[in-house]
Amino acid sequence: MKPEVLKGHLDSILLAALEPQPLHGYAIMEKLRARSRASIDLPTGTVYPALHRLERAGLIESDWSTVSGRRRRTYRLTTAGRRKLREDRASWRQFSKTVSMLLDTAPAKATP
Amino acid sequence: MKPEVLKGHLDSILLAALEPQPLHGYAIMEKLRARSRASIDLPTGTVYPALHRLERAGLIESDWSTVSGRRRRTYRLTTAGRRKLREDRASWRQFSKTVSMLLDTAPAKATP
DNA sequence: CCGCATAGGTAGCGTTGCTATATGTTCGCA
DNA sequence: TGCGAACATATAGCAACGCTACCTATGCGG
Repeated sequence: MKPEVLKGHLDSILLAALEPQPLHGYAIMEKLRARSRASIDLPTGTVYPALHRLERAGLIESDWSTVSGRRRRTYRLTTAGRRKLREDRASWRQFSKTVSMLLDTAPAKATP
Repeated sequence: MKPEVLKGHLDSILLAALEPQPLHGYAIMEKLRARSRASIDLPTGTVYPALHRLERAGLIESDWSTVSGRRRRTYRLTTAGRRKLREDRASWRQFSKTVSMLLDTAPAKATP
């Protein structure tokens, strides 16, 4: 999967990953890689800035912890984040339906 | 529909619009607006540069003409453009399936 | 004559994801 | 003992992309 097509959808995907339970950045990457059968394999330079962006936007919150000597920053959805995810799901459905239709072989005229 | 989600998919949409028959830029905008029931309403500052990009990439070709006093630049797909469109359709299906799956409520663990 | 639809164009901007690089820990294995 | 892989986070700088805002020009209806 070409990387650039993700643009504009990454945030929703990250929020969705955090919906069932809080996760730290590295765990999010693994989860997405697993659930997408490796077709989404995000580099750290994409995930961490994106998480910071989402936190600045108030959609997620984080806490530091240390697990077996390693520092972890665990993120969870805020109320605004859950709301945003709901909206994102709706607009994804709309978007994906529209693009699918436009990519279908278009009739030359109004199906004459 | 938020504009930025289009990123990475605009090219495919333009190619698809040109598949059944050659069109000029303005006509493409109208066609997409009509076929998407106005949910895709591209500004000229998006369409024209994109068409130039596609032409530079060898995916479309153009000819100038004049229709009732107005200069028109009519674009048509090249062979490479048709091939690209075929590939784009395949990767769109893959992409859309993947994102739809990831946006579905994710199980906390492996559905225990 | 004014304004709208038609038709094309560019400059500059902001967002976004990526590459590359950095830091530090733990663990397996040779 | 030492070395690399996995774990874990982070940032600087880049390139691509679509958008806003603006410009030019014609034809037509009111």
